[in-house]
Amino acid sequence: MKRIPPPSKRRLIALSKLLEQFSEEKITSQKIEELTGWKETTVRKDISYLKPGIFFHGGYTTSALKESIQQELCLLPEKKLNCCIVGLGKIGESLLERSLFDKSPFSLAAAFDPNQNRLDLIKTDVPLFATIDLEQKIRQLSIEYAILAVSDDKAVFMAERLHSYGIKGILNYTNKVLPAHGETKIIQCSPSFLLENLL
Amino acid sequence: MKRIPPPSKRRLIALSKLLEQFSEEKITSQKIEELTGWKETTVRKDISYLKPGIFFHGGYTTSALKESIQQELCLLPEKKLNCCIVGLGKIGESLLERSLFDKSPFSLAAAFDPNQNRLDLIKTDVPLFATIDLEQKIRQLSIEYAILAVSDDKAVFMAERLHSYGIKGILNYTNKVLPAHGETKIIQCSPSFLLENLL
DNA sequence: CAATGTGAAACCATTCACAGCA
DNA sequence: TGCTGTGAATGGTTTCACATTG
Repeated sequence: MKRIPPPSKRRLIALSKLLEQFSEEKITSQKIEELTGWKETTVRKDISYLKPGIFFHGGYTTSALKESIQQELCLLPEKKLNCCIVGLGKIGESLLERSLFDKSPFSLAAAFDPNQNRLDLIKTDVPLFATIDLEQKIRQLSIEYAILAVSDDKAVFMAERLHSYGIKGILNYTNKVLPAHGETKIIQCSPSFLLENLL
Repeated sequence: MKRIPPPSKRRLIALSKLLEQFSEEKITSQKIEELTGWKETTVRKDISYLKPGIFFHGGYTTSALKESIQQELCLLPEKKLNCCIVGLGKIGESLLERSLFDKSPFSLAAAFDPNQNRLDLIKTDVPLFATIDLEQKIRQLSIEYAILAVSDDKAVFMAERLHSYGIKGILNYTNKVLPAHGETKIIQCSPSFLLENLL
């Protein structure tokens, strides 16, 4: 199968979410332009990277298009991919909710913090562990993705540990820039960094 | 002055953060490649978009490079830009801390929630207001950027209000895709969306 | 006729190759 | 020699123009 260019992939992921919230049976590329600001011709090109056999006319069938995207981009795998939260400060704790990941291909399988007192105080249905057990639990639970929300001073060290345990992708909520390693993808998502990207 | 391509701008913003945490006096493009994974030649091209008069040799002077980026990208304005949080659920509340924005060009000038009980319970040094006063306070306090953290069902409606009050950029923490309007920039940053972009 | 699908053109970003400087 | 700076070449993305289809 042909590879989908990264910008197209990003838009298709967003489009699949848009379609979930769109109630009409059919949707045209013009309508998508109106709802998102992407040029209609770009939208059609993006969609053309999906299963080409299917021919749509008079607009796309909303549900068929959504399913085609989800299937092609593996957004609905048979078995969900496990992720974890590393660091349960304010931000880490605010993400500690399984339902946030309900409609995603991910499952929140664990969260880690070095402070046992903190772990005892938090009530949640997500399994909590001391950071000492990070490697063991990541391997045991087949965790492949991590949400890094430790304090800035531990960020690079923790990221190195995550890399060495075979983590495939990291959402970096710290203010530090993390070193890239091989295939591991990293997205920088601290609020101040994201705000600066709005400038 | 020539315009900086968006990908270069993103890297330069990250680079300015990297330099803040880098303790040696000089840094080479090779070293930056090692720390970030960006090709050294890309790094040099990015830097070439900054003030060209300056000639660097034997590597860049860390502090001079950092200041050059900050100045060129307006990361250290005389007067900070005001932003606000809209919606004080778990995520909104976790971002309710001035210090998160200390080293950024932004200042957290207000936060909004419709629930007066909630507002009374939260203790913070950020001014809190009922959502009813959103327009008035945005105009009064010259707020130009917003962190949208309301529940999904109110997302599009709230974004339309923010647009109509002249907001220039939105960090969208909801799971909805927001319509683009004119110049307003929107960054989608809900955890499940970001995770999907790691795939 | 009103839509999609798609090769070709235009545009933009990255990488290369090498000149220039201390 | 070891580094930066930069025009030129490459590679990738978006847009255009138009053939195609129900």
